[in-house]
Amino acid sequence: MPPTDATPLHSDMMAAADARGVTAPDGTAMARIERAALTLFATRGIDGVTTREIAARAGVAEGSIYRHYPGKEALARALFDAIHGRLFELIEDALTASIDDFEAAVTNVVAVYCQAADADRVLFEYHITQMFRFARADAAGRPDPTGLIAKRIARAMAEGDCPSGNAELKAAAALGVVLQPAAHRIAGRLNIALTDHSRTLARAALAAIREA
Amino acid sequence: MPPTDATPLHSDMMAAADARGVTAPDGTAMARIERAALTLFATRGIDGVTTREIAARAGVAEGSIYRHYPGKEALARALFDAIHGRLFELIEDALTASIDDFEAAVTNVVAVYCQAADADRVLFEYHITQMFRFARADAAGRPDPTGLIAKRIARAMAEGDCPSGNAELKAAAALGVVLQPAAHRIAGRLNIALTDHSRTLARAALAAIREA
DNA sequence: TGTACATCAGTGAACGCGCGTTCACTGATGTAC
DNA sequence: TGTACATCAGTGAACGCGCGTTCACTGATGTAC
Repeated sequence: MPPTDATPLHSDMMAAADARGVTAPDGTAMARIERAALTLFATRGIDGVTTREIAARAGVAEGSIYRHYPGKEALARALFDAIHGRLFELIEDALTASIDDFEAAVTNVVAVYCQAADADRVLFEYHITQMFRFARADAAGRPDPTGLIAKRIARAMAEGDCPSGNAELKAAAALGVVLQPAAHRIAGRLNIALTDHSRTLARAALAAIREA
Repeated sequence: MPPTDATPLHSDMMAAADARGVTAPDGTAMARIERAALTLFATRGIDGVTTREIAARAGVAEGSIYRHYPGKEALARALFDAIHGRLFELIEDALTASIDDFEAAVTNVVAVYCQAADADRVLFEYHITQMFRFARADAAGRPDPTGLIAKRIARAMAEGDCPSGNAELKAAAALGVVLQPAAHRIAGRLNIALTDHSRTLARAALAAIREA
């Protein structure tokens, strides 16, 4: 195959790796491995990245990865579980913070997503792009952000805060209002900070919930 | 590694392959290859599938794949371009069919997505799950469904059919209202025919466009 | 109609590269006494 | 304080399996004359 990389980076230049951890404390070798893997996984997919590349970018030997994770797949899953679990907790908190006000709940949840998307873009990008890979496996029972939202909408319908309909469908529509802009930003079609449009998106999400 | 496949299928049993083509005429060997690849790619990802598996499922020899496609990656791209291009044309048609009525345009475009999602579920699933892989590569210039929608929304804003705002953001929000339910169905969280909710989703999308 | 040749989809064994993983080793740090 | 030992993160060369791709071959179909 012809020249693949037009800009051949010396792997030494990569040694100054980002040391912001996902699971591990910042600055540790484990954090560098996680950050390197996350960045590469987010942009090229899990299977599109080799352990050699991860190690080079993290500035460690390939074998070091296996001091912290049983394997590449386990590393990928740990990263996903980290963001997935974090989102679950944040949404749980947002929902209890506005326990009796449906509109406020929607606003808060949307704000959580926007903040998460802006706070660690790469982590959120990884979450969005790899959702299908892990979401299908999970399916039953596990802590799932979407489930929380659907349940809250079902309650709102029962309490008359929202026209009745299919709660899961409403939840999906609302989520789409936020996630699709995030996806478009990842694809480079939209260059904005989501937090700047948090309230706008919240209103749009609420409208979608009512109409769907 | 321990027992991976609990149900070892004889590859002969797979020979009665689905012969619905994507690019090729139905019933041909090329169609069987495409359908086999599509099904596997959609559920397990492009890199998660081997050419051996594709061949077995299509009921052909591995070498036969290379009679029709230069390689696995080219096959994956051809499948994606097929659905991507098809959607582009359908949306173009839907927009010209309701050239001067914005609400009708939204309804029609949503209907197109719902019908596409239901007509060939696997193909649409492939489109949704692999969007990021190909969308990032494309970026500039190519026929892109989303671009059409954003342009139409921009016009609606200019003509006073819709409150002003960021057209790209509005387009993304509207698209999310439809695509996220489709994604939830793929993930097994939502078991409905999208066409049954086409009008509902159209109203929700319109509301999201106005509010975003 | 029959013969000679070209074309091309299809075959399946073989190839060899690239990958995830392993492993014997090193050096630093901590602990016991 | 010093010595002996255990632990463990880190190393990087080596391994070997699995994969995408190749290739010499077959058989069917079409065309020329």
